[in-house]
Amino acid sequence: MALSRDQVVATAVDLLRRYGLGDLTMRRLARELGVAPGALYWHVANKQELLVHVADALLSEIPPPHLGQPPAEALVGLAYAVRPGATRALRDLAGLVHDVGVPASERDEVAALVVHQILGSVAGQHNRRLAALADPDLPPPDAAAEAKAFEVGLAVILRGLVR
Amino acid sequence: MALSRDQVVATAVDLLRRYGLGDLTMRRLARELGVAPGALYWHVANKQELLVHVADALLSEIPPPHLGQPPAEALVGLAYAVRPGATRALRDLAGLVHDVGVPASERDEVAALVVHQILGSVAGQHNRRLAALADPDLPPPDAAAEAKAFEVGLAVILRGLVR
DNA sequence: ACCTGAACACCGTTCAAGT
DNA sequence: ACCTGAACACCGTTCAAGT
Repeated sequence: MALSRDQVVATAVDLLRRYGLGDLTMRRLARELGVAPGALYWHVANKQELLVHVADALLSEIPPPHLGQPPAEALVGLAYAVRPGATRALRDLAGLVHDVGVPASERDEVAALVVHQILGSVAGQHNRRLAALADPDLPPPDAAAEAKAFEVGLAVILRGLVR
Repeated sequence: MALSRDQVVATAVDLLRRYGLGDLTMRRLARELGVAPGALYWHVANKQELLVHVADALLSEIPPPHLGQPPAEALVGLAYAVRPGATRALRDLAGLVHDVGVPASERDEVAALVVHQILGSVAGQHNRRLAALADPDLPPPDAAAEAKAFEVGLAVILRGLVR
């Protein structure tokens, strides 16, 4: 039966989780799917687009933050969902904002801004959920900066997976 | 005359600045130096070590923070030194900590911790200057996490240079 | 001590041709 | 519509052999 893009992306996520970013290559992915490398390019324009879909898939696994949940905790949830144990840095950062004694009226905003600044441009227009965590009144980052930041932001999210 | 490691690193920095991270390959670097690719491996163990030295070179260009300079401003200096105009995200982050109304007694600590969290593991044991910006009482990140974080941290610093 | 030449085992991407 | 086979232009790294 024919391959689907969802299948390609799911296998990519699996490869990423099992062997790390260094083994997430188009050729390795094709091998894993029992298909020629060129076949992938029917379902996905290029590797960069594949990574966008991988990031999207990772984000979609995160339960939506329930009402009133502080962004700092939502961040921890996000990081934890990617891989347990890979989240020390992110948790420390969120905890830091939470614990330092920022007035309650500003704490969520600070956390949201920090999260937004670090992760906000991840996955470009696909990160609706993350965007919702951050301040909705923030001016959206311009498209060029967003594109450039994608690889970096993704790397931050996936840092625990990098071998 | 014989190549030196300093020469290799300097050319790598130049390549990085002119064409971005994507063009900083061992082969391209060798070509730029008029030398065979294998020659580089006399001066540097592998590409990862080269990147450590590149990061070190970038950090060494930054003037040491003068006494009493808030870490947030030191961060801006760091980011700006890498490349003017590539620093919006970092500057926003620093400014955020600075402006949000964190009590003066805690502001520097917050900024230092944020900086430390994001950049603190860059360049491993080479980042003495950066480490000095962060809280000296912080437990040093373990070596494995540090190694894993290097690539990511470097990418954050160099985000403006990535094509 | 320092470098070349040549190889090894990979990459991402394209594209005619097949079904 | 979907995929193969084969190619193109690259990678990082190693290592005998040269000087």
